[in-house]
Amino acid sequence: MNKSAQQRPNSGRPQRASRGVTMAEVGRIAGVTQVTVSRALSDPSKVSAETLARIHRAIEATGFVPNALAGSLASQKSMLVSAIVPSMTNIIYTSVIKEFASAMRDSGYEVLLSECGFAPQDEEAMIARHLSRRPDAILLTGINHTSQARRMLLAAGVPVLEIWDLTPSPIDICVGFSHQDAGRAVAEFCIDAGYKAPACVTASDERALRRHTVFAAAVESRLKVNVPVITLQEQASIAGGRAGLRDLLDQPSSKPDLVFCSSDLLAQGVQLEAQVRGLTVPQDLAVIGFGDQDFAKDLVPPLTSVQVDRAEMGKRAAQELLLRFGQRDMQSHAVDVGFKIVRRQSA
Amino acid sequence: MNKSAQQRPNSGRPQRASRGVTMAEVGRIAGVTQVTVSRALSDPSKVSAETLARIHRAIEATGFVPNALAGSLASQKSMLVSAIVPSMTNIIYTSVIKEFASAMRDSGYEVLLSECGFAPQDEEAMIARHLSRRPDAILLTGINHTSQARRMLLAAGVPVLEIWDLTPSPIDICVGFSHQDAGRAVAEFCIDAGYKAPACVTASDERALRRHTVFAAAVESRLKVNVPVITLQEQASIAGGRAGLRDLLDQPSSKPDLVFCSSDLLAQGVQLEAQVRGLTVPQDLAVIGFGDQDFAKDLVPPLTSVQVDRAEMGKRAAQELLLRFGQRDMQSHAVDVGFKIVRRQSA
DNA sequence: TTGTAGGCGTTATCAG
DNA sequence: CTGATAACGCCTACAA
Repeated sequence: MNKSAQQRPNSGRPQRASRGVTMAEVGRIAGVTQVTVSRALSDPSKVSAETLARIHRAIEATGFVPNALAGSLASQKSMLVSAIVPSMTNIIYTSVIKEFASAMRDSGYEVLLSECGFAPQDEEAMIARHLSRRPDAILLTGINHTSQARRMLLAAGVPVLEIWDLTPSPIDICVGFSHQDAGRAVAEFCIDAGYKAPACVTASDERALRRHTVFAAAVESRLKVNVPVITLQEQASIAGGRAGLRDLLDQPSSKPDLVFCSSDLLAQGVQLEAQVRGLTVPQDLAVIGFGDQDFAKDLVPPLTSVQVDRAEMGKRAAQELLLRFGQRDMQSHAVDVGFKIVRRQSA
Repeated sequence: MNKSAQQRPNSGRPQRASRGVTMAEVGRIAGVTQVTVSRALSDPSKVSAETLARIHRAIEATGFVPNALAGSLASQKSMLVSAIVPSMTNIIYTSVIKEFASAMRDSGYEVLLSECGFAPQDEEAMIARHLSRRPDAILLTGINHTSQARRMLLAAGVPVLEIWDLTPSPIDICVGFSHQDAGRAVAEFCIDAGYKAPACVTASDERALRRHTVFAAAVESRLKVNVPVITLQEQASIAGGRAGLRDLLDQPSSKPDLVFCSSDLLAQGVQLEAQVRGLTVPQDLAVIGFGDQDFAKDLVPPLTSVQVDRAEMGKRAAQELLLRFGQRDMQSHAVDVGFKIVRRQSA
């Protein structure tokens, strides 16, 4: 089912890249100077209808596409917003960026997205790379950045958007929610629902750990029980969830009646493993996820999860940034988009 | 659980963006001209050790970050590769781009990623936007592009990478696999395995439809049975899979013994719905997915699926492109990365 | 090893 | 309404 094919000689293509038509050439054809072409595109009202028509005809004929590099250099505006996320294959992040990019695009901006993993050092390197393209703003995930990164951002003087978390001292604008509050809220939910022996299965990224640390502490202080926490090293997956529950049940000391997972994917794995072991959810074991992804409501049983409105987060981030562009001396501030525990049948 | 906070006046930040230190300023401090600074960065061997040290000290002191816009304009190389995918929240695509971007980054390139949905018209608009940033290459998903898009690409003279599909007449370089062959292979698999009444649940994008059209035709011609095809309008989801199976079973004429789905997510939904209805997989109903995502092997029962090595596709695309950069008169050609039916327990 | 001159394709600012 | 002219910050010769 695998074959390699060689085809069609490269006949029609220009051998060397004709690096694109310039405004000057368009102007020559339309009988005006380059400047007039520039105006025709940036502010047509300042050009007579006739010349405008001639210019457009020339653009058509030549297939002219303006050179944004030159434009950005001259105008000191790249219309580029840099975005750096831990993972671009995790829908948790891309769903935010999708909305953010869409909103920014409506205002003429393009988003340069890169992934950098969870290490602040790698983020720092990525920031440096992105900064060299002179983005008009930069979006970072989380509030943990190296001091060198902070210095570079300040030096560059670009607006900074921190998402997915909340801090009293944002670099500039922060749009997210409190992971501590989320952990605490889930703890209260569990206690109120009458669970007696909650446990955790969590990924090892800092934000997830923070949620679960607070969760465990809150439960322990109220229920006076030990809360076992399984921390997975790999990226969250169904397999990880299944392994997590196995580990949990293998610990002879613990007989959990509920598992709080750091993502819906892990929760799905826990549900599956429970089912395989003949445990009924939620009677024998309750499960709570995090993120409330689309599929959470479609699982069997439907998954109780912590909903974070990621689309709203992206839109709000864009909105705040656009506001910031218009008002360069805006105070740094944080926007809490909150979260919500969605109770379904799994807990 | 939602509170807005105003914090910290914007004290330390520069009110107006200091658009960054220039090489000229660094040079002034180091006692050399701008050109020497440029050389110190691009080819340190051409600068004496002493000056190099002074320059680096000056860079440190000023926090200089080279301006890639200016560099690109002057060198006619943006070190930017544009990538356009239908969806950036679908891991099917982002997993390819992740590897592609990673490999390109190792060679100094950054990837500008945008999503454009499944309509060629929207792709065309996105191509135009991206082209204005003068990417050194452009990656497109699929082989269906408007003629205007093709014209623009030719005019720009950029190397073009088409992924996720195969064609005898690629624009430039094509890295993917044959969806027709995949549909046919699954049909043969089903027939060989003795299934008598296959059915389909598919998303409505062109590539998925192509697979299922070929699948249905192949099965019908060999088995002389009608193959019902449920085409879902929304994006693939577990809910869609569940609805798909419902629709299938509601058709009084059809009693499928196998469902071929256009994605693993849909297959998961079908499995779930089957389970809810008391149908045992694969005894009462077999299920085949597509894509072989990580979770396929962890489902209950483990999902039979069509594996596409997306990481390999991304790496190979980067590799081909890098080769192309070194050899501008390369023939246009297609690379088949193939696929593989991974048989597990669901079928 | 270092410097000078010219140019990359725009936008901004003044004139006319 | 249109045109000169000077940036923008860097790279590529070519010269010293």
